[in-house]
Amino acid sequence: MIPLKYLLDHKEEVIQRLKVKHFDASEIVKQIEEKNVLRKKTQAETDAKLAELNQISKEIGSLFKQGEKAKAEEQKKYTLELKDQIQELQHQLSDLEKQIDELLVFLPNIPHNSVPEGKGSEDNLVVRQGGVTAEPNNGLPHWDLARKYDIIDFELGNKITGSGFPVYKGKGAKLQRALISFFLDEALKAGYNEVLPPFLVNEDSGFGTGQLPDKEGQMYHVQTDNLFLVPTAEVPVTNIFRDVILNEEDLPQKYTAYSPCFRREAGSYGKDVRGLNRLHQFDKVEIVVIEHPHRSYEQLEQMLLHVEGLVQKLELPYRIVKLCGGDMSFSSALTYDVEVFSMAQNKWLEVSSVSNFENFQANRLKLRYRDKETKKNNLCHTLNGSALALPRIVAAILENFQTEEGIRIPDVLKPYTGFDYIK
RNA sequence: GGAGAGAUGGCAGAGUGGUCGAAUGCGGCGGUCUUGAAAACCGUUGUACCCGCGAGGGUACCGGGGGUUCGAAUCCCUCUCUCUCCGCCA
Repeated sequence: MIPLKYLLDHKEEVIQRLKVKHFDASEIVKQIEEKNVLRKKTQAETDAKLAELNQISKEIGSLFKQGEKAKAEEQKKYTLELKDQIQELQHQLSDLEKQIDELLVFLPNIPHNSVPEGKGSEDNLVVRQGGVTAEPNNGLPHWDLARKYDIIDFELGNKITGSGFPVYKGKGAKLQRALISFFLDEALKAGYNEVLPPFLVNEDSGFGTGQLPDKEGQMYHVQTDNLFLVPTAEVPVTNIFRDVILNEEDLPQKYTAYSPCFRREAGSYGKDVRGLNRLHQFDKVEIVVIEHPHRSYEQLEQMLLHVEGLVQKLELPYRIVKLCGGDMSFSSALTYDVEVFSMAQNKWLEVSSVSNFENFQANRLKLRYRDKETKKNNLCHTLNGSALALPRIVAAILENFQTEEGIRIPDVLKPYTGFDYIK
């Protein structure tokens, strides 16, 4: 949520920059402005009346003490009238506040200056590319390999739960565990603190990171307890900092967490969602950083380097793209995607998304730091990224490293898997 | 699941209808003293919004929501959470 004050102080700028996200904010901003003028006026009136009531109440108290009962009763009558007026004003005020909030929630985050124009993924900007040559190898796609080596069973998952819930078996299961450990260890080395958060969150947390109220359909909802299965560890981890005021010198706060991720997303059908490409449950290691506003873009680059290091160590061909306005998420100011090339599918698979949300999330979370100089509380910047999501990494490993002897395991993973090949 | 107790500022903890945004202690910050530090002493120390160029003033907040009252941290209702005991259990 864009902070109200910032929005009103930078109206034209916000409207201009939201156009990069193909969002026309002019009407909403106008409404917010009008309602805010009314809100201020209403609050001033309400506060004045409340002050009067408080004053009279004090007087009544001392009148009673002095035994001047008649005078006190007189005053009481007047307060009845006052209270009616106050009640009316307070209703108006809370209505206005609610209306402003509802409008504010509609506005996507302001994209960073460097965000390229564009409609969709085809307009994203390739920042750099790395790893061994990215070419199709005419190999088997991972869903065939999974069956060949009996390491991932999609049909069995269908039977137990439904589509999008595969069963990993034998070396396939071990490979999952290996990747999770590898990713966590790498994050630890890079200075992130490990946490293992709850996998169900309450409504407040869903609201804090922006899944609620409008993206409710993307999460699995446990109705009896009104809890939500986490769509990413970002939700529980970022909410550690809900309603928190940090000292300036405590920034940055760097966290990493593994969690299974549950996503209902209906999505499209066909090749894009085959096999491991899109699942309802998958595993991911996430990195989350709370940073000083002055340093958040430096931090974003650091996080990107960390993620890049992971795909490099896994020997996968990759590229980094900066998302264009049209392809960015609602709450992001700048996002890099890291994609690995799948040789058998002959396409790029998104394995990580690293974003700076600036103060958009922090505003909802009420996550602030105390400025050392001014002693004022300012909103922090929040950033996060996948480091990494497992399924597409597994897909790429299977497809890119298939040999006649079996699937070759990248060197860095061997200490974790305990085997060199999946045969 | 059954029975009981409780939720107050960064923490501990007092406050059972007006003098309470809230005693006191600890912690934090500033200062005096000291070569420096500690101790001691003095001062200061919540958040948000509104009015004001500013100085300053106002309002709200004692787990959440609602009610009684001229007036609520304090009384009533309700929800959530925590603790203790019993039961069950990885």
